[in-house]
Amino acid sequence: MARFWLLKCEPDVYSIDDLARDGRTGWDGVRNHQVRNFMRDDMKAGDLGIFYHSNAEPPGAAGVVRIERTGVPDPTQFDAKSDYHDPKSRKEAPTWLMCEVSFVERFEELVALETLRSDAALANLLILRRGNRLSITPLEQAEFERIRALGAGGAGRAGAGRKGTAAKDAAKSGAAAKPSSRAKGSIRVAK
DNA sequence: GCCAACGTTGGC
DNA sequence: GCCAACGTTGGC
Repeated sequence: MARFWLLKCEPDVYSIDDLARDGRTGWDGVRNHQVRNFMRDDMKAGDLGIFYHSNAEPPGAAGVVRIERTGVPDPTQFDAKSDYHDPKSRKEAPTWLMCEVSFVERFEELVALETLRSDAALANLLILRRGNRLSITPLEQAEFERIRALGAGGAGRAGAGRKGTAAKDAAKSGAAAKPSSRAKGSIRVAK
C-alpha cells in the first residue's frame, strides 16, 4: 500500500520549479539517521510526496512528487569536495542513502504554512509540531489529499509569493543538505 | 556515560 | 536578527 510523505527543501536551493524543469532528481544530502531509515525501510517507489518549501517567504507546500527509487547510496558522501562528504562512510557499506523523486504537479498557489496550521484536517501534521526538524516526514493519506486539494485552489490559500533571496549559510553534518542550505535532506540538481 | 558547550533548523 | 528546540561533540 502506498505511503505518503512530506519532503522539505529550501527553494533557494532547489524548488518545485527546478524539479518541474528537471523532471527528476536525487534527494541527496540527508544526514539524519531517522530520515535515512524512512528512506531505507518505509518509502517505496510509487509513493507520493508533498514538496514543501522551508525557509521561504512564505514557507509552505508547493507541489507533488512521486518517489521513483529508494535506498540509493548518496554519492555526495564519497565526494571529498562536497559539504556532505562523510570520510567515515565506505562504498561497500554506504552510511547515507537518498531517494529519487519525479515531478508530478506544481500547486496552482503555494499552500502557506499559516494555512496548513489553521486547517483542522491537518492538526496532526508532524511538521507543525514544535521542534520538529526532520526533512522528510510521513503523512496520512487524508493529510496528503487535503494538502493537495488546498493546492489545487479554493479555500484556504494564503500567499503564493516566491522570493529568490541569496543562498543561506553552509550546513554541516547531522543536518544539512546542501552547501548553501540548512535544510536537512534538500536536493541538488540532477546530473 | 554524563553533560556543558556549541552548532543547526527554521519560523517569525 | 532572534531564539526555541534539539542534535552533536568532546572533556572528563
